[in-house]
Amino acid sequence: MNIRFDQKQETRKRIVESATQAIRERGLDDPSVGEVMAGAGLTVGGFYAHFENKDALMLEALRQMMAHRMDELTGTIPATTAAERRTLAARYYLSRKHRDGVVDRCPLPSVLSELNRLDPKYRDVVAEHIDAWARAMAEDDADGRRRALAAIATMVGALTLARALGPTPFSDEVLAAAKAAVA
Amino acid sequence: MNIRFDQKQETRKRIVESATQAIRERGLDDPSVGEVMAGAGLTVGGFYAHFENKDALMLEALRQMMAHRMDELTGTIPATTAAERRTLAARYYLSRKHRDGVVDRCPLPSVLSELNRLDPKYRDVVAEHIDAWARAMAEDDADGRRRALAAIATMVGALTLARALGPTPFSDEVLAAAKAAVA
DNA sequence: TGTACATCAGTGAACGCGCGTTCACTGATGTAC
DNA sequence: TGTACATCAGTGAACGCGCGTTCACTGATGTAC
Repeated sequence: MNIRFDQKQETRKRIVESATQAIRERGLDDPSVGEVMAGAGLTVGGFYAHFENKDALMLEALRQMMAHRMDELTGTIPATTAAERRTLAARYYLSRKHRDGVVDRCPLPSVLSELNRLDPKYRDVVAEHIDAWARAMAEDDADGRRRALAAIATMVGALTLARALGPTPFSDEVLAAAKAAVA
Repeated sequence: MNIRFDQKQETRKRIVESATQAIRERGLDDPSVGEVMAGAGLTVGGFYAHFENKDALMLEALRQMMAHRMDELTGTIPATTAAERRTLAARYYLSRKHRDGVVDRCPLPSVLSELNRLDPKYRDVVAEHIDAWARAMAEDDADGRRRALAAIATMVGALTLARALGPTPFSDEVLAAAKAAVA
C-alpha cells in the first residue's frame, strides 16, 4: 500500500510539473489535458484518477507557481531596502534569459489576458500574488506602494511585449528601456 | 451590379467591425467565425464569400485597429512636445473608462500573449505598431526613445493587469500608480 | 414595358478534427491464509 | 513460504461538443430581348 501510494503521489507531481511548463508558455486555456499528460509520460485516460477535471489541475499548478515565484523575484539574497529589492527583481525579470525561458518563466504574461473569461478562482490567485509582490517591493508609505505597483506594471508590460516580439533587437530595446526606468 | 456590389462591401465592413470588437475583448484565437458572423447579423456559411479564411479576417481587423488607434493614443489635439504626448496618452490609456471598455479598448492586452503561437504576420503588424507608437512619443535622442518605450511598457502592463483584476479598488490603484510614473 | 433567364450574397446542414471527459479493461503490486 | 484473490494506477477506445471549412440550395436583384 505504501509504495503504491508514494508512486501515485510522484506521478501526480509529474503531472503538475508538466502543467506548469505548459502554462508558462501558453497559458491556462490552450494546453490540452492530453498534451500535459504526454508531457508527464502518461496517456490521457489516467488523468482523472489524479484530478477532478482540467480546472482543478490548472488551479493547483498556478497556485504552486505563484507560491514558488516570490523567491526568484525578490532574489535569493535578502536585500535590505525596498528600492534594492525592486532593482534586483527588475534585473532578473527583464533579462533576456527570462524572456527566452532559459530561467523559469513568469506565467503572468501568458495568463493575465485569459482571466476575464476563465473561472474567477484564477483571478483571485493572481490578484493575491500581485499584491504580495507589491508588498515585497514597497517602502512603508503610500508613495512606496505606488512605486512598487508602477514597477510591477512596467516589468510585466515590458516582458509581455518582449516575449510577443520574440528575441529581436527591438525586443531587447524594450527590456533595456524598462530596466532603466525601474532600476 | 453596382448596388449589389456596394451592399456586399458594406456587409464585409460589418464583419470586420464585429471581428474588431471580439478581438479587443478576447484576442485573435478565441472568437469563433460563427460568433463574429452572428455579431454582424449573419450566419456562418456566408463568411467565405468575403474572406479566404479566419486568419485573413483577423489580420485585416488587426491591421485596421492598429492604423486607427494612433489618433486616440496621441490625442486628437496635437501636443507640442513628446513629453506632453506621453502624458496625454497615459491619461487616456490608463483611465477606468479605457479599462472597462467604455471607450475603444486597446487590443494589445488581449493579443500580445497569443503572438508566439499564431501566424508570424500578426507579430509583424503589432511590432510595427509599437514602433510607430514609440516614435510618436519620443524626443529625438536615445534617451527619448528609451523613455517612450518604458512608457509603453508601463501603460501596457498596467492596463493588462487592471483588466485582469477587473473593476476593483486594487485595479484602480494599479492604474493610478502607473499614471503617476508615466505622466 | 413585360417576361424569361442569369447572377450571386447569404443560408443551413454537413464534414473532419481536437477537445474534455468517461469507462471497460489490464497487469503489476499488496493482502489473506 | 506459497498460492489465490483483491486492489487500483494507468491504458486506449469511445462519447458529445464546438470548431473551421465546404457545399447544395434559395430568393432577391440585375440583364436580355
